[in-house]
Amino acid sequence: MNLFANIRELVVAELEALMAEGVLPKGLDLSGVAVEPPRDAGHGDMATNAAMVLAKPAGMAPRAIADALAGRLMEDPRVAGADVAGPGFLNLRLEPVAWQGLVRAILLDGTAYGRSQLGQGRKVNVEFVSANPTGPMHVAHARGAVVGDALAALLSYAGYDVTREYYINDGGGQVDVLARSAFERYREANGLSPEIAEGLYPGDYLIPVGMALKAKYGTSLLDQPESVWLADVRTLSTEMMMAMIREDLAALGVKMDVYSSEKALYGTGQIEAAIERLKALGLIYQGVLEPPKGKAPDDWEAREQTLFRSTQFGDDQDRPVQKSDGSWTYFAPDIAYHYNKVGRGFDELINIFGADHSGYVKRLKAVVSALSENRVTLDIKLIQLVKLLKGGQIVKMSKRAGTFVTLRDLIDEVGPDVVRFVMLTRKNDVALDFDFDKVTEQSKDNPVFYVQYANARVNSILRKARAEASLDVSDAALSASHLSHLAHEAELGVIKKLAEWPRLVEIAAKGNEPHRVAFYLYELASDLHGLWNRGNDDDSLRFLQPDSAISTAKIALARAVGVVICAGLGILGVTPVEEMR
RNA sequence: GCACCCAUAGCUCAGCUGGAUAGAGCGUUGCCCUCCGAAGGCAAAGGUCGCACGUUCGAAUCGUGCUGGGUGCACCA
Repeated sequence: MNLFANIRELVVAELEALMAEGVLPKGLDLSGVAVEPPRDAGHGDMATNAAMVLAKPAGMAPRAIADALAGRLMEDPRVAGADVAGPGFLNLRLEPVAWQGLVRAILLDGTAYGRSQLGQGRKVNVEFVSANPTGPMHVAHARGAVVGDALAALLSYAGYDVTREYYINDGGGQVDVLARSAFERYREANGLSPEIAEGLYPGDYLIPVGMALKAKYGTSLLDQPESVWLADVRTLSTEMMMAMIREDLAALGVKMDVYSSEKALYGTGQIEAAIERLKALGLIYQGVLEPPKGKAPDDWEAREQTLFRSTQFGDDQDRPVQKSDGSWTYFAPDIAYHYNKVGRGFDELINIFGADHSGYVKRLKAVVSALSENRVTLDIKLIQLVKLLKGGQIVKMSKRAGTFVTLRDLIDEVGPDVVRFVMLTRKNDVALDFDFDKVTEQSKDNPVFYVQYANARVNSILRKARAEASLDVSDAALSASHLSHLAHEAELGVIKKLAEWPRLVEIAAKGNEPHRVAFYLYELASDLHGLWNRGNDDDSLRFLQPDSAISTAKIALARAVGVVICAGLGILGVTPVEEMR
């Protein structure tokens, strides 16, 4: 149930009736008519811009339209008032019974309250993390992982058919470097001293790989040239790295539906087919790129390469798909991979990338739009950096100095719930400060705690009601309570916030912006805490009352808040705790 | 040099895809606990939404041009 959508339907129906009666000209486009919460609560419960958007096409004064509409809306039992205000807004006030009915609806729907048909089952692929399989995940990956996972959950809640996907970059030079690094650890496992040259991965996490290599190959590879062992060592190393990454993801509560391998694209003809397709569209040609402007590298030389015409899509320059020696660049398998996704029938593709991939956006969008003949949209969310703060100091991270913080370190220190929630308290395109001191603090400054605490309070009310008053607080019993007892403006205010939830889900899903859910939950928690605190001064606003009928109604409201918080935390992937310790 | 992102209260940030008097937390100031739901609560002050034009009934939001900050820019993925 979406109260705003319901009232919008009412408004549209009345506008259509006015057209049928000839009060308004026929055939007006009503798609711009919106019913929204007013910014200022003093203006009523809902506002519609109908009169203003229709004034011009109807050739009428906004006021005349608003007056006619107001008269008709007043006949609906849910509508208590309809006032024309400002430049032509129609402000609606709803009868308390409309709000009280919403509490019942929430209790009956459970966490499905707020689910939307917005997506209409359209197939969406969310590709995220896609960290190179050369080491454990670190904090830079964590934000992308959380945002991608929450976005996937949000879209699923909003009625899309969602696939979570990880693209394994196991086809390029970096996995050869991995293999060479692992080989040194293999030598080490056999009692030789490893020579970890500049450019190899020095991390300890490769020691188990060296031991595994020894277990599998014994000493047989030691005196062999690289050409003999490289492929085998690479395969085993990437498998072990991916196993580690999967564990890291699992620790964060992220579960992928599909892992796609770059390497698996080679030798299948998929790359060639994708390039052929682009060639048929006239987007591939042999050519020489201009030297880069601004900075002039000394070693620049003209090279004839196979190029993709991405300038045709607004990119600064065309992009090579083949190196001068004829082998593929990293871009080529990426083209094939996206062609593959298009071929799997997705209607929308979403990629979650680190901000350092910003230069990659235009060419990928170009590829998807060309390969799908504009059928499929690609939205790329760039995730800005996370700055770690500890004791007011920036935690400096450097792979070379070995001081980078792994995702696992982060989870071990503050727990997955805190990591997930905090990573969602910013828009993706804004840098995020992750302050260890703040996020573990139990106070109002800490949004994680604040939202969790609201849910814990709801559960505490339920526990008390059961234990001390022996009330039946099942959702069925609560939904059958006399909700007319919820008449105070403070209580109705909380219900109004609950009414915004389905609307918020749709707004967040339309913009692929899961952070909106986190902010909404904070506001809802704040409203619940506010109502709770008013119980300090005004006994009649306490949730537990001497009269069990009144008590049940108030508990129903608290429970409805708990339901929505659980629904929201479910999208964010954060555990709703029942009790604060 | 080019591209992308950011700029809103002293600080950290929201802001419903163009709506009415721009919001929250922190900080500041002032009130409120012998007891009852204070790991707190109530209230106040605090703004040229970086600047300038433009689009229209209406702009923090859209467009153009600036200014300042970040990131990335030829066979690395």
